[in-house]
Amino acid sequence: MPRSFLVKNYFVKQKPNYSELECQNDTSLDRYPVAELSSGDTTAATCFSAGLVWDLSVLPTLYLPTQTEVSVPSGPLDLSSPSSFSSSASSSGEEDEGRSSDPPARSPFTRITHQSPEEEEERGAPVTANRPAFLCKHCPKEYTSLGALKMHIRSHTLPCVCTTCGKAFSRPWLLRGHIRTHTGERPFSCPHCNRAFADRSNLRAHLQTHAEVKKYQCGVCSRTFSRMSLLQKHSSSGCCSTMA
DNA sequence: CTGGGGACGGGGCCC
DNA sequence: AGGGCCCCGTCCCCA
Repeated sequence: MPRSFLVKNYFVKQKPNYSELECQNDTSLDRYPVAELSSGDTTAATCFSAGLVWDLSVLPTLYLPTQTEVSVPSGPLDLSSPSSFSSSASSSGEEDEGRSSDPPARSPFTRITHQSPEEEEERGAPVTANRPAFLCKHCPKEYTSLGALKMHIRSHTLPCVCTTCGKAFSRPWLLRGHIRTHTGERPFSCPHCNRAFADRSNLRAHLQTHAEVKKYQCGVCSRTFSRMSLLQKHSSSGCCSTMA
């Protein structure tokens, strides 16, 4: 997530506990991205963070089913299927457009405001006697609060448009992160190597590569992986055949 | 085939 | 109440 360059005031906010991201035996974390993490935030420099190692032994029932059923519709995303549009999963038609770098058909150079459309859609939300249900007009999603629905609707209206390529995003910080792909700005640097990233999540994932013991562990062979997807591949391709 | 990077989305918390 | 921001997670692509 590009929600990063929100780097606005990291020096003030001490919230991010990136220390957890760091690998266990590193103590040079205070070098964190200059504009990034507040320097004092190295509390867990050693932390491999309790409980951060995922054991796939629990995944067969918790993850794998969902993965296969929901997010991995066989092979390369079948985004053409409108049915996938509604799933809470991030993939949507718009997203596909973006990845294929086809600018959405809306006027670039302007930040579109969709106040009225949202209002309309909100109004379309039925209210049950017992609990208010705010239904999205574009998909089957349902929310219990208007705020949540409004936020969701943005994923359909995509009001934040990149003035460079015209790609649209649901939230301003997503747009900012996207803009970095144009500017080449990489405010998040790895304290262990010289690599820098435009996206904080990518830095987080990268940090896993420096860790001796990675976050996701195979319950059978104890091998660890930096990503869940790698662990899943591992389990489904042999080692943990009994589990996959 | 595996590992890793790039780009991105959504939920939730905080101000 | 709404926006800003963070975390977690996913998908695609490439070496």
